Amino acid sequence: MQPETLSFFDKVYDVAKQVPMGRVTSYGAIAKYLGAAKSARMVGYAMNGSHGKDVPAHRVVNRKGLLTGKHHFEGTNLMQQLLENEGVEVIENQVQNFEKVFWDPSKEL
DNA sequence: GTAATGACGGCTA
DNA sequence: ATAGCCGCCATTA
Repeated sequence: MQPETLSFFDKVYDVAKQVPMGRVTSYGAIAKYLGAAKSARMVGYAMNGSHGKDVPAHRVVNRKGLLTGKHHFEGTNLMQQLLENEGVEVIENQVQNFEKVFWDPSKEL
């Protein structure tokens, strides 16, 4: 795996790692922070490579606060389990108080 | 080399 | 306000 895309991926990982516990961010927020607001897909794709890294992908959800990527985790409710473990209330793959736990890198960072 | 997909988001009808 | 379509960048088939 050559670090060709590491530039883009690295940024995603960097932001994802900086996400505080009990907070969640959206792909679009990270993408926008990276300067690729229209490339939110890449952010999610980058998370694919985050598997096995120190990147809390479970803290990254879509703009609706829905755990769209929970299907990519090991278990069925592992992502939800992790979020609840951090204090994030999640019901039916839906983050409750999403705007409260929402962490915007462009503002907070 | 071309086509389709993907952990999304924004725009248009 | 709601629904549907298109676009982005990279990877894979």
